[in-house]
Amino acid sequence: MTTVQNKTQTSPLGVPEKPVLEGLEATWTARWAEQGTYTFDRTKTRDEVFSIDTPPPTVSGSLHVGHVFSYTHTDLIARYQRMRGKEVFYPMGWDDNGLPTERRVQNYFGVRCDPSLPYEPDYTPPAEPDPKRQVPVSRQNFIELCNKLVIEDEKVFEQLWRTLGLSVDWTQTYTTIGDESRIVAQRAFLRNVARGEAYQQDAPTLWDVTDQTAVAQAELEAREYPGAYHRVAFHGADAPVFIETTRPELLAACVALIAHPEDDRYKALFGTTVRSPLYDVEIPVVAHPAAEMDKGAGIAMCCTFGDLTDVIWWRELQLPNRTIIGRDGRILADAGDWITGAQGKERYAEIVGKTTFTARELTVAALRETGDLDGEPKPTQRMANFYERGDKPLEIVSTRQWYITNGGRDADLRQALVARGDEINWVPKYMQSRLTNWIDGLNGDWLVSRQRFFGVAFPVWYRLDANGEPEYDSPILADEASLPVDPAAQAPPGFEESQRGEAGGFIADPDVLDTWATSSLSPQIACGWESDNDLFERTFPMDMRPQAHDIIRTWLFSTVVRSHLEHGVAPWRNAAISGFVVDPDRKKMSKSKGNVVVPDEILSSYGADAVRWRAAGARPGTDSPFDETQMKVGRRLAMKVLNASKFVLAPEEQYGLGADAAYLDASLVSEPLDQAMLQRLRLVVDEATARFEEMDYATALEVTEKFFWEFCDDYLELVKERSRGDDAGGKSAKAAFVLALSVQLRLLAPFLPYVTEEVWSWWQEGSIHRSTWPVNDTDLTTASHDAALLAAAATVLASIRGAKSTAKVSQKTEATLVTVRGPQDQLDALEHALNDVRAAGKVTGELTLVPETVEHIAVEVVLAEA
RNA sequence: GGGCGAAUAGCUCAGUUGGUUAGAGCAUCCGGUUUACACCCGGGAGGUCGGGGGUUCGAGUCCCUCUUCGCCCACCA
Repeated sequence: MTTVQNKTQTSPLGVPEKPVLEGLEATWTARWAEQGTYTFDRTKTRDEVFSIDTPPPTVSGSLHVGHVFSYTHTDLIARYQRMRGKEVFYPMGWDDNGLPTERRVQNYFGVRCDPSLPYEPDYTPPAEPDPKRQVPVSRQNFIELCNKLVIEDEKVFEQLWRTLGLSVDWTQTYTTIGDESRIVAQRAFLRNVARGEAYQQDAPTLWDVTDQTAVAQAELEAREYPGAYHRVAFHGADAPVFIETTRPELLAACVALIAHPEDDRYKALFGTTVRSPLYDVEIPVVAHPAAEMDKGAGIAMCCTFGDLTDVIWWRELQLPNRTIIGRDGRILADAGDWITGAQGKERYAEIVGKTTFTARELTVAALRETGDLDGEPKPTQRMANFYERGDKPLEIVSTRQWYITNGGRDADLRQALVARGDEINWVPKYMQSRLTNWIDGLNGDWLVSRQRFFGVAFPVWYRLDANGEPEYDSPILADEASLPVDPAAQAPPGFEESQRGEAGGFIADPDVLDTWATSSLSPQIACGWESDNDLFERTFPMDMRPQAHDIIRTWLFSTVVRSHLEHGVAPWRNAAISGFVVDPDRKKMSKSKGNVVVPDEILSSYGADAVRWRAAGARPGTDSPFDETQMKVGRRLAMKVLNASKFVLAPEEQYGLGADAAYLDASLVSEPLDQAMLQRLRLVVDEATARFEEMDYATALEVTEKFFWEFCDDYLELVKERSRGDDAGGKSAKAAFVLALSVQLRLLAPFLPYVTEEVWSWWQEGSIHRSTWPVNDTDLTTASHDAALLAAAATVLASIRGAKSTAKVSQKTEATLVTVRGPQDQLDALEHALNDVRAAGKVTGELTLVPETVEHIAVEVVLAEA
């Protein structure tokens, strides 16, 4: 068959001589791009649209097979919805904002950001980057390098997604550091400020001394950390009071000793004071219920700030703030004025400028010297809070930061956010409790300011008073019309650039927004909030948020918060939660463990359809161990689709049946067995559809695939001989074949987009991915014969095959006598398919049906002598 | 310590509201040059459903309890 090739090729291409899977990805990704198969049609109205809030992958990282699985899960739903007639809005974002990108740029180019430096327009980074000696560059130069690297990363990602067959509309992409994202993030923030939902506060903050930035509750990770209990004597009026601490270096920051109100050992001391060792500062002994009697000595040294409990005590008991640790993690020089004695001042001077580690050693030595250390330190493994990407325990430092309300300090808001969770359909259901638990456990508002460079700047400046001191209480906010704004490069309304840093002038807010403060707006960014209201109305609130379960507390939660505050709705109707791909030992795959499977390799060795098939077997929310041998099974299915289709569609000279689209006519299906097969297929379609509606793609595939193998192994073998004929029986078989093939290709299309599209192109016009899901196929509904007939015939055929197998003879061996015993109704059905059974089983002798009052068919077979 | 989930064949997993003899794929074993497919086809073996107790005519399924595993959260005196 010859066809005219052009850009909008729609006519059938015919069956190739030797169909293969190799190269389908390249062929079809190109053609889909050319023909705009997945391009979003924005004339469709909201109820005709299915919109997807795709997770923007972190481009500075690398994709592993876990990403491949979860993005495939999304695509399965997208393709199903598209075939159901929905116009699918399926954009792709790239997360190129934040610390991971900064780190990668530092390592890749060998530079570091120094905001004090001026911008160099034609800057080129070092030819040979030396990670140990990073070259300082200006903030603007640093950001330019980030942008440069990120574009390269994004190309690699896009190529992988295209090969995997994601039906993303590649004209709808966004980046989390792009102008649109910056505008949305700044606008949303300004509105939060206007409504009082964003505010700044000078308060104790979890602080990473390595990256020198504040860290939010959601970014914490508790890890084991070696430490030691030090038993230290405070000097009481009558006797020493012993406390135990793992952080003796904070002794100078001690503001109180605290015990439980019911603790008889310390009741007498409440209201009295003791004096601290080394520094001889007067310390009150107070009661608080958060003190645990069975921990340590039962009485705690409260310092500003050793841990989050200290913060609670400091706040609730209104203790003084005696911070001694600076932003660099070293002991502050300009602190300690509460230490009045000369000896104490001397002791403090010894530790000034030291790291906490060194200060601890010095303090312990000093305590030993004064005899205030009781016994030796006892080593212990304690849990400490880390920034999830950091390697040193977090300190708590008092700093001025921006916060957005998230219910952490407001029970009503908390309840409202939990209720938003109820509005969302969770797949699987039980994942909702992760959101509810997280909201219930919040202990403060969302800290959104980060002391970093590559991120969305706060659209905020501060006036400088006559002395050049910033007036933080009355920030100057950018106009929405001026967004995106870079306050470090632009002057605020009513000021000139020359007034920057001058008394009576202004300074920019030096911080950037938390990366989640941008990511949490992914629906607003993707749907064109305020910039494209027409699109927004057609797509928001979105239909589905697909994501993994590890970022429910961060991405999912923060998105609900922003949508609630800005729009008063849940951001999506469905949350589809994927599990992880874990290694065979059920450990999470991570780069540091070296157990990551690279997607390119499995895609090239097994093909995208095979990988997708495997991904579809991982049910929502369930972790799935990686097993390469399973990819082979998917590949075999794809091969089978190719070969079975070839058999039906290829002309006789290619040993096919020569059936084609002209046989798509249910009125030709006259044989009971053929009708029974179509009847059974109709049940399969209903089941697959019902499962897809519940986003249970795994079961949809299971039932489809099971039928397909039965179709090939039983039905096709039963009918093969008859189907070669040109009489009514032959036409019936050919029609049943093409009808069933058409339906099955469409059922498989979401899973195996390449091979199904390839086969579709042989004999159909247009893309299978824009064809109609077969749920209301009238051709199937006209089939009248009971599906049980197919099962009965298959059972008899299986028995004949079994007899030959047991006798260890060829399947071509003739059967000279076959006796089928079974219930009357099954035998009656079987009556209609006897010729097909005889042909498939090579039954040359008598085939008798004997009714009996049993439940199952039993078959006796006599074979011809070899 | 709190929450969520899981435990079924050697491995990976199905098993709807309790109901015949607990299923599939992979692996294994036995057979087969079969004109769609050797990247194939047919067949077999393999399970006291984590332990114990209870409800029921009947429990893999419901209830209680114990054990083990995974994930999330909390845990710095």
